[in-house]
Amino acid sequence: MDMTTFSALAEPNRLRIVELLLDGPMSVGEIAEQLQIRQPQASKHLRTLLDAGLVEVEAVANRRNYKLRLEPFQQLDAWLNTYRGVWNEQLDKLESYLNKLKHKSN
Amino acid sequence: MDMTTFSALAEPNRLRIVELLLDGPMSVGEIAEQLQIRQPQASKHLRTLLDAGLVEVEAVANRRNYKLRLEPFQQLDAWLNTYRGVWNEQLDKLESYLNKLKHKSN
DNA sequence: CAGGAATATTCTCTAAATGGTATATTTAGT
DNA sequence: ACTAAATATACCATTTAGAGAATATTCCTG
Repeated sequence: MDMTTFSALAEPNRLRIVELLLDGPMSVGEIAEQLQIRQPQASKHLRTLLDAGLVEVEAVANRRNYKLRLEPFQQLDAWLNTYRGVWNEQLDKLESYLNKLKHKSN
Repeated sequence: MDMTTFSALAEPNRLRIVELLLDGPMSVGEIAEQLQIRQPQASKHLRTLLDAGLVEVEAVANRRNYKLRLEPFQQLDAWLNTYRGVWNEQLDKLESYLNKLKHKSN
């Protein structure tokens, strides 16, 4: 799993940016306004997200519209599969334990 | 989504610890040895993971055995569902676009 | 109950991340 | 070409994270 995804999401403003972008592409100014932060901060966080591959930009005249890239989220999803393995194991154990209980008590 | 999960996983040694613990509980010493780091570092990272709720400890005599807590990973999984929504949308769009192409060219 | 092993904590130092402010860059409109 | 708007970058100051080394704590064993 690529750690830079986690670093990028570990900062509150950046996490909020990512969640904002779920609703679709947005310009730097709009993002800054929504998050109540100054424009340079917004640009800097977007730069970080860009470097981490979490977003991409499309330049439209004066504006830069940022939008989510899905690949890193899909990678995250794939990574989580390993853990699903573990928790399913535990559910299975629980289930068979409950089955044993049932047979004994009946 | 709780940000501290991301912060905790954003550090390489901690990410490795988490992946180590997939194979089962492990003591501080074993973890330090596997990661080739010094014991105090291991303890400190484990402390961070503990505070973030990613692991839990069981004290057995001298040893402290750390193991994964699944809840945060399940939360992460749930959070990702939002993004699955987005990428399924895009797959749907792609699919219907391909269908249109097919009908036109035939 | 003294000694040793395993672990946690504290302190110090350095490096990296972050916010603020000012400034540079690009583009549209006149 | 000049001005204004949108964005990016650079610089500085502050904070925070992490490594290392030393020390404290806990618990087992003899």
